[in-house]
Amino acid sequence: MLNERKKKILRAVVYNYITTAIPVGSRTVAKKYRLHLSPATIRNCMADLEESGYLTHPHTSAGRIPTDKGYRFYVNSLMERADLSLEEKIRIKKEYSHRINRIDQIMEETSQVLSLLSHYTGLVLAPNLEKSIFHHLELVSLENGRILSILITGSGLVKNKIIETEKILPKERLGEILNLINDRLSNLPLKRIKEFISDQLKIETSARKIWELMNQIFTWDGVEELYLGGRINILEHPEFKDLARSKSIFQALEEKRLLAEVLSKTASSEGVRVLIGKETRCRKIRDLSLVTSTYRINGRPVGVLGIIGPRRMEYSKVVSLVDFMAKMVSKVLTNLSHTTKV
Amino acid sequence: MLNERKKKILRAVVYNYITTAIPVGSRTVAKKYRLHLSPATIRNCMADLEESGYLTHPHTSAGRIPTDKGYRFYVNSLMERADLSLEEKIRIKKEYSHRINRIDQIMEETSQVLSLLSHYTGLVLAPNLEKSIFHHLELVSLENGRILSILITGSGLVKNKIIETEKILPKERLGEILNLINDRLSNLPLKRIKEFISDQLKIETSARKIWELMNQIFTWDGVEELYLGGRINILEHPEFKDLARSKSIFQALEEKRLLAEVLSKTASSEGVRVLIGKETRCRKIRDLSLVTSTYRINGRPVGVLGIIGPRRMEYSKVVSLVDFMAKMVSKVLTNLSHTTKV
DNA sequence: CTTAGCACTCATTGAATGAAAGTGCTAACA
DNA sequence: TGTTAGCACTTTCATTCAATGAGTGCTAAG
Repeated sequence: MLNERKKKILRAVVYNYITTAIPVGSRTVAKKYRLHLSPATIRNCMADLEESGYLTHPHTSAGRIPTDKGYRFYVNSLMERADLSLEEKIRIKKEYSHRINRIDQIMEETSQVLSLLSHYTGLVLAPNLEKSIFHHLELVSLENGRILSILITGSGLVKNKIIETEKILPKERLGEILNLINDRLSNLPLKRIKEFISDQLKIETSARKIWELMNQIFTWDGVEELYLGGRINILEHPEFKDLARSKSIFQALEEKRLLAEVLSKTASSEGVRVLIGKETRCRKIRDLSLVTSTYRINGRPVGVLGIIGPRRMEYSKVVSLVDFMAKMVSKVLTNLSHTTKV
Repeated sequence: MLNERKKKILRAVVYNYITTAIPVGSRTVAKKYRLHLSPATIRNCMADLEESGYLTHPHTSAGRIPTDKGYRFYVNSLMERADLSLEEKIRIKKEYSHRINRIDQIMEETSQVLSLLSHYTGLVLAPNLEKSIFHHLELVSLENGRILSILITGSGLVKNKIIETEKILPKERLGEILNLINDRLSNLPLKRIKEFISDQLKIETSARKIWELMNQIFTWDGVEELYLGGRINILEHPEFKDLARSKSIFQALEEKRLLAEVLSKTASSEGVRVLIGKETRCRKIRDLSLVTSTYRINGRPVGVLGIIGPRRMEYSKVVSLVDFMAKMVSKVLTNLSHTTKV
């Protein structure tokens, strides 16, 4: 375990590196952070911290920079949370005060706000359909047996897709099915409906075609949408002044499927979650950090939002921001959701 | 007007610069393009071309590079169209052969294909709603007088938005209106419907509330969606190795509204359109070129697709690609559209 | 245990240098 | 008169070299 002095020095190094982006030397620590110690003493301490894996050297004659372990300790034990300023809070609230026309607009704007206030890249993973409540279905028959299926969730999210059927169903029959679905299944979790249909598909043999159609309607495999805001912010930070590096980062950010996967893994935990560098368990973004939180509708976790940026990130600020935003979005979505009264 | 020799030299310079990205000297031209002229003669000619504004110097002792005017002349009069290879055509067709689940998926994929085959950034401006045919409307009443309005166009495009009404309409009344709209207005151009409503709003005084609701339902101001594919490709090209520059380009590409505007301006003309550098009439992308074409549904122009990249662009290839893709998308969308039989 | 002092190590910077590439001009040539 | 060879001049680019300076590790004294 680290003694008080080492903690103080580690904290000074991490903090200084986060704010300045240049490796921190013993002299700097001695001068800036009134520890009443000489540079030499601090040097000894820093050497110890390096030995225990909290700090590294870029090269022999440079100052120290934190390792993933160093950042982790800082985030867990050393940093104090930097609350948002009143202005920032007002600014955020203002963004959500105007009329909302579409749910996906909320996601889009949230990712923008996250990036704007953090100067990193904002992420919003749209509500997971599996976890959503079924509200309403519309079927519009197109030609050639194609059916346009439009599903509306309890939170007002609208998803549509085209279903191809072999046999053209008469319009009245389609209407019947539709009415049945809307009357019987409304306000049930989509997951439950899906399971129910799977079960029926195993048992039923008579109205098989209908159940297969139902199955298609309620199957939405992995089309979870990810909204990214402020990708360019990546370029603002000195660690990516090297083009080759930032190129690979951009490539990773283009791969929404990849990011969505990493994000959805963090969905389970309570509160704000921080993943530092290699902790993301994903090679392509191993030089980045992720700060995420779950947003909820009526207390049920449905999606994830957060920020992605360099490992050298202002964690204290970002954690507060992400926390606040998750609560904000939860409130907005819950307000909009009409299942409140159920 | 340029004589034959000058044309040949201009063409050689532009072509060589497009393929190599390094300023072209007289020696290079003499060697590579069997013009049977000495470097000195070519130098004289190039000096003339510079005087007439087709070429410039980055600095005194560098080779020549084309100006916007030079590129323009090349595109209009000198280049020969490079048709797509059979493999490329097959590859494109393959992309559209699998099942299509959503219309916006077509847009998304098209932008990807455009970027993949050109190594520049692909653009697709979604079908303009004004120019679309109305097919079907759904209204789902949420709580607090909110109505979720879902509009389906003839091409299967689904747009949704939430409408806030002061007075809560009884469900039956809403159903009546809905039926009326779907029975009477189906297959009419949205633009015509919009005009009709505007007229009624001026005349009618009795059922004013209803007409105002109708107006809200059919008003979709400027939410034209722009799909971008392969933004990172910008970084591949040497002219953007400078970070500051590529940053401003990325910023411009983030501004979808701006791009959408530039694109929609090109919608009018027939065939493939090329805008070079300043011709885009937009400061932020004055170092880029745009190659666009209109795609159609049943022969009616509805949207624009194309490519954006550095001025030093392989116009001959890109023009062919954009042309082919526009035809491809037109075919796919027309096939999908069910107004064929009307 | 703390600190001053010192030798040592690298990264960074800036100046100097020398190709390389290319031009413009002049004068000779066909 | 148009074309070409030759040459002086520019400018960029890569390389080398030394100076600079920030920072370390170690040792010995306080």
